[in-house]
Amino acid sequence: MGRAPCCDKASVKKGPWAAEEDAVLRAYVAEHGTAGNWIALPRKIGLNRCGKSCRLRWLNYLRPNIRHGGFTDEEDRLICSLYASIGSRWSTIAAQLPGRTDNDVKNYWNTKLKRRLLGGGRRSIRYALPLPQQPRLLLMSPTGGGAASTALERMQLSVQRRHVGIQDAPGLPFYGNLWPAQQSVLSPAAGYSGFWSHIQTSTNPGGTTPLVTSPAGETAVGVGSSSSTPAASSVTFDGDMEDEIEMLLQQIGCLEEEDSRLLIGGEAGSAGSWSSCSTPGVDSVFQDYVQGHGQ
DNA sequence: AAGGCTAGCAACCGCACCAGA
DNA sequence: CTCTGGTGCGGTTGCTAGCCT
Repeated sequence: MGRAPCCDKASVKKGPWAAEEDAVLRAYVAEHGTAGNWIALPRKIGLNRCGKSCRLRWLNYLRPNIRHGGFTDEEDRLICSLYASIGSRWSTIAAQLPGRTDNDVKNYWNTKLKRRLLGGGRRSIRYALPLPQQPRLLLMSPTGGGAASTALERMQLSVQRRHVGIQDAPGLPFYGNLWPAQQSVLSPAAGYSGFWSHIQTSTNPGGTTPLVTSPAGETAVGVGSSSSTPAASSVTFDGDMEDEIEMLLQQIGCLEEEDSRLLIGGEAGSAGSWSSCSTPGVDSVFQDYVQGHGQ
């Protein structure tokens, strides 16, 4: 037995908001604030809308100081760095970009940045970044995307960024966050207790603020509790990232050679057993992502 | 000019978290 | 401790304008 829906979906209006609806909602929030009950709000103000829809409309469009479009290079870099470091935590990423909403950042990533950096798009079968003189990584997905590709996208992004020499945001080395063994703060001998716990303990111990900027302008990422935050596991990590990635892909039988391109086969979500990997840290990170996003 | 395709954006859906009863 | 309802979040889909053939 599932939980009751938040509203009568059959009777509430869906689709684009009319200017009058915006005006009603804006006026109410201006007078009473947003601290109330979103579910009950539409009834109170006579809007035939779902409360969640009202909340979304307010947060994404009616809220003061919202900016749309026109992302700057600096914002591009920050989004890339943060995505590479923490993945698709759009609300966390958006929180570091004043005036931007998670929806905006998510759309911007999916429609512009991902395509620009990794190639492909939501309706593409193959993602390819034209990188002359470099081996090209292509992600093949029968669905043109999908949650299971997220980890691969981030690996791909990491390789791309190294090949093309993209600078990370100050104090935000991508590898240091994704592959802890390459960060001096944590030696292999010290053990690796999972990607997420690593980020938290090495950059923001005990804190809940997702991202902290030091007086020197350095930025560190921390990750608070989240529905998709995987549980930490006690393993050690001691290996070279790209070797491990290649080995993993070969093990799951999805790495092929084609015209000097590396192909990553389509069924990432059903990729075989990660446990056969010799480097537990890599295994753990892969598994974390697949489990965390493969639903 | 018309039809198909693609990109971009707005909005919805469903799940998980969390606080209060 | 358990249940319930509100909220937050990420993934996905629908719509539309512009481009291409």
